[in-house]
Amino acid sequence: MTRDTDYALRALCFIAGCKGKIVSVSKLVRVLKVPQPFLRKLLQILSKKGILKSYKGNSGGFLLNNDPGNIFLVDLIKIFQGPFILNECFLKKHPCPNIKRCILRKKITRIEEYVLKKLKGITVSCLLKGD
Amino acid sequence: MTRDTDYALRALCFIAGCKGKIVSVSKLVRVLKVPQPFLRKLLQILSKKGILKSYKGNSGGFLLNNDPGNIFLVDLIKIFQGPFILNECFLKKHPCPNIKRCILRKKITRIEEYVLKKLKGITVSCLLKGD
DNA sequence: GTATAATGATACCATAATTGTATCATTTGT
DNA sequence: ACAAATGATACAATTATGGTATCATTATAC
Repeated sequence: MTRDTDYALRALCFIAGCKGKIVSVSKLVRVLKVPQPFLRKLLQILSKKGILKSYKGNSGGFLLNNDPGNIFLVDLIKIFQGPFILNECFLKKHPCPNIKRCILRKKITRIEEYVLKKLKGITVSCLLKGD
Repeated sequence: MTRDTDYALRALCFIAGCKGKIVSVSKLVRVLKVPQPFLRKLLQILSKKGILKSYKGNSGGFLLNNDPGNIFLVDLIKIFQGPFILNECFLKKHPCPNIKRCILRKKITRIEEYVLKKLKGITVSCLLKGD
């Protein structure tokens, strides 16, 4: 997890906790103690991606666009870090010329699938409730 | 996996395949088609870490210092990428002030443990043999 | 016994990704 | 109209990654 994902997740959890009240970036910054312009950028991205709904103007801010149970950690990871992959080597350039490595690829892929399955079980609401 | 780990693993597999013959970097470079000075650096590190044994002088090179079954992918990852961690945020600075996140930490840690267990089953020899 | 081909050690460099900052325009509630 | 918010976007600093270059040292082959 990069800091993007981390900050975004914390922000979403906090917003979710404010049940329905519009939350501004400045409010979030005060609570989470993260750099303001950076967090702003992140929230704008989440807004574009449809995870947050934004309200402009005085006393504007952000609101969840979905149920907290429908906001998955994996989605945040995808947005800020691209598709979830443990071993990128193969994708960067050519597939590895060494057949032996393909055995590794299979093993890694199997692990990846497991992790992905587990990650898909993590939502904003389950972090709030502590399931 | 970073390219360090990737190159190193390929080199180790090749050396293991040369059963007992000393292998020079130039030989490896010809086979694996990776940049020579970079690979040299990597092998020097592996040598320092006791994974390879080095032979200086003309017709020198490297040899495995252990059985291929005792060279674990996790060790390479540790050497080139530091300890295996999916979520570094917590360790970089302070632990997260938000209690909610600690639930996440627990979940991530559990996933990490699983992955680590699986990775510990991957050795150079099992990649060669294809177990 | 010298040339050659290898590693040891180490410092440096280039590029890309990450982690931000800054600014101006636009919207909207008071 | 003003203040306080987001939208859009360009720029900048820092760090990690991937890679070079160089000089010294060692040992084998001839």
